[in-house]
Amino acid sequence: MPNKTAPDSTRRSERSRRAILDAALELVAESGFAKLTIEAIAARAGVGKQTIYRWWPSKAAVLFEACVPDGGDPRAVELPDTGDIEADLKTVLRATVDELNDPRLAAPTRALAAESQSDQDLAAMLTERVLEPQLQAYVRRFEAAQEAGQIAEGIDLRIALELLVGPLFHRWMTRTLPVTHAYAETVADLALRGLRPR
Amino acid sequence: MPNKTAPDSTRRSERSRRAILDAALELVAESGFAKLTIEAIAARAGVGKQTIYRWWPSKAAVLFEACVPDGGDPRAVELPDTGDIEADLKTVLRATVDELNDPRLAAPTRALAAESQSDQDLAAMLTERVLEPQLQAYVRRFEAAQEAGQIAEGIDLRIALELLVGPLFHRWMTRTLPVTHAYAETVADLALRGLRPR
Amino acid sequence: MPNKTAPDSTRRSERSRRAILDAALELVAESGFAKLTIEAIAARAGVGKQTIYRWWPSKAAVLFEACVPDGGDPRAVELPDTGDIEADLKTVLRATVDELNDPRLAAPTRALAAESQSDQDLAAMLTERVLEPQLQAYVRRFEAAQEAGQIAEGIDLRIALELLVGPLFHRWMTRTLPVTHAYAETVADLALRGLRPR
Amino acid sequence: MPNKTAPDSTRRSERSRRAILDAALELVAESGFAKLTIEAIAARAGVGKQTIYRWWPSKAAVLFEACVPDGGDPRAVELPDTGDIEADLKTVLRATVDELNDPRLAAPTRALAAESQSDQDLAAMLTERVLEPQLQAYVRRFEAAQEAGQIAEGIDLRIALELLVGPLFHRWMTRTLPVTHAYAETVADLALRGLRPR
DNA sequence: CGTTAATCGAGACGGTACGTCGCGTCTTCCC
DNA sequence: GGGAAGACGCGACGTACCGTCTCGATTAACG
Repeated sequence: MPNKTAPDSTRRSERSRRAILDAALELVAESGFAKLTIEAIAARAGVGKQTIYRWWPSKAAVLFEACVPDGGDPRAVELPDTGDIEADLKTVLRATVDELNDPRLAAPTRALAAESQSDQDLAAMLTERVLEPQLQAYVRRFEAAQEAGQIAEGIDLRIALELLVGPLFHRWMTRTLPVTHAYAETVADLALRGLRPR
Repeated sequence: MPNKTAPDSTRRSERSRRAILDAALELVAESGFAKLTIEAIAARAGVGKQTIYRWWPSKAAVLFEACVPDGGDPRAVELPDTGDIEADLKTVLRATVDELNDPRLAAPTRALAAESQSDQDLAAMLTERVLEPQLQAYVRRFEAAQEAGQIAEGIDLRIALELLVGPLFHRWMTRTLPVTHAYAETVADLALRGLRPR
Repeated sequence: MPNKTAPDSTRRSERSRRAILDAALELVAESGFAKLTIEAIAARAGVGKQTIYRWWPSKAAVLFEACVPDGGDPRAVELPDTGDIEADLKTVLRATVDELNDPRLAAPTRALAAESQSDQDLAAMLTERVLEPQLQAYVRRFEAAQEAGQIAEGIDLRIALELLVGPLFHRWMTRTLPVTHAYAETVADLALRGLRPR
Repeated sequence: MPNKTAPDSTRRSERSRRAILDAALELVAESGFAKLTIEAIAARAGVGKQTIYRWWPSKAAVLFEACVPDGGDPRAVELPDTGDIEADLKTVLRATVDELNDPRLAAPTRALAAESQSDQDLAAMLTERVLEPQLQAYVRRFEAAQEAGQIAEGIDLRIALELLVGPLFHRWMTRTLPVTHAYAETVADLALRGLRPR
């Protein structure tokens, strides 16, 4: 067992917590994650460094909590279901494209994605709290479509979803070409051609 | 004109260059990119720090050169063409899967991918020297398949390739599930169902 | 008037007071005054930090109280008077030498002496409660000796005492040579040669 | 053997060394040794902290070097010898009194004296480089006086000197009474009464 | 003999300084 | 002029304590 006794979270200062998260978001927006420092966050938040080290293991963890409001039921993530799988997917993908292109979200998200390559704990949190809930929502929507006969029997829906999401992710990460609504729709068309019965 | 006179590369010590690249690879393998430092590279290589700073703009650039042997014609990258697009793609993807799972390659590659999110120059080099040559090879192979009637007319082949490569890349980066030969083949099957005529 | 209402000493916990003083002595013995911290005293004593800050102005004050049991009448300090000033002084000086060499007393005493160079309040307490009562006892004994004709008329007895005590103190502080009984006796002999009539 | 390779003192920056020593003296004069910090010295001197840590083991060592100009032959310290031991001693003691009362010298000297109670290395340097050379000079002067018949045979001159110096030191350290020329002269008179033949 | 207000243990907080690491620049001496 | 070596100014790290500040939970004098 670790000899470092955990701090008492009931006595935690919510005021400081918010100030730290806000400061982190501001500073990332201003100068990027690479130039983000714990000292700067503490200074901007009007907080002692120890208060950050007490509650977060790394600056990435701070940023994560600032971006992902820590909340609620992962089941809450749900895709629309109008009965038309193609229309629903395109709706969702367009929204996703907009988020990927939103400059306020893009910087921290890219930073977290990059950082999670070397930070195991961060990677686990991202997967568990953000990525998987969304991917599971795709799986559930595909299950409904499969029952409705819009997706061929016997297809691994986990892979089906990746056929859709993978290309978007690839373009966004590699920045080879812009991630547009048109691109998302073409991907959806091609993927669904592969997934439909017959 | 820049006030920093460029070093004279004719007098460069090849011996030092190699020692630096080797040291960088060793150190990344031992402790990961996050703990890689210029000072450690210089010490391990038995080289002055200045010799690194003189020839490379960043530690990422050193690692890049160590991984990508600076090689010749990008056209050299070529996919097999047996006439059977499905077989050829599966051959290539299996090889790709093996590379992605090779622990010696994985660490530096992941590091460069992550770093390129914040390092513009590195991103440009990676795209230009590694990524695009490979993607263009896919495009050329798809063009041949399209002419042979194995891919439907009117399909954007750039997107076609991303349908194939994107899912692999997604799994590898997010580490949600293992990247296996079976996975690659299923992806190829589904993607080709979407790309074939009819 | 001060805005800080003085604590009510009638409600003070004697149990905590003792635990703090004991902890301070233990910790000084273990690691020296320089490494002594309020936090460590509180932890060792099983006491809140505030309980220390409430009752003592500094860690030096804690240690002082631990060493000097806050005792009664300063007049209580009295030198022996057998009528033979030389014998009496040597008796006292031998005891003093033993105290100076006692390792349990030496560490805290040296610490307080050192600290009092920069801590005015501590210096005042040490002088008033420890040093002066002892020096006054010497003065009173010398007065008796002077009346008995063992000390020349007209000699400033305050200085006489310093002739005796100063050398001991000098050796002890500077650690140039060991402070022994023999040394004390030689000092007493030489000093008394200077002080006696004729 | 220590694993910390010693820095190469031939490449040391004399400019930085002087700036550090000057800054230390200034800061001690302004706020006292207790408030002196390595960071403040570095900042005032326009120097990196590491440059201080590289060359000195503690802030006390910095101050010591600033006060004791590191120099020359300890034999250089010599007391006057007019043939009259009493006159010579009083001359020297008056000068000593003036130094002890000089506010510029007093602060750092007191600090070093206090610090040497807990810092073994500093204590050794002070003894070896400052204290002993001076005490030895007294011993040599007393030897001459003894040969001249002004000091009784058989007296331990090391103790003789402490009879003189001890009282001054005691008053100065304890601040019980002011250290004046008159005091020094009375001490010299009484001590010499004890030391002279017969 | 119960009330109640101060003290208590505990420890989070905003800070300051610590001593270390690594950066990128610079200087020196060697080949 | 390149290279090995490493001192330098600098900035950030993560830790240790400071002295102050809340929190219940005793606890002891007083009503």
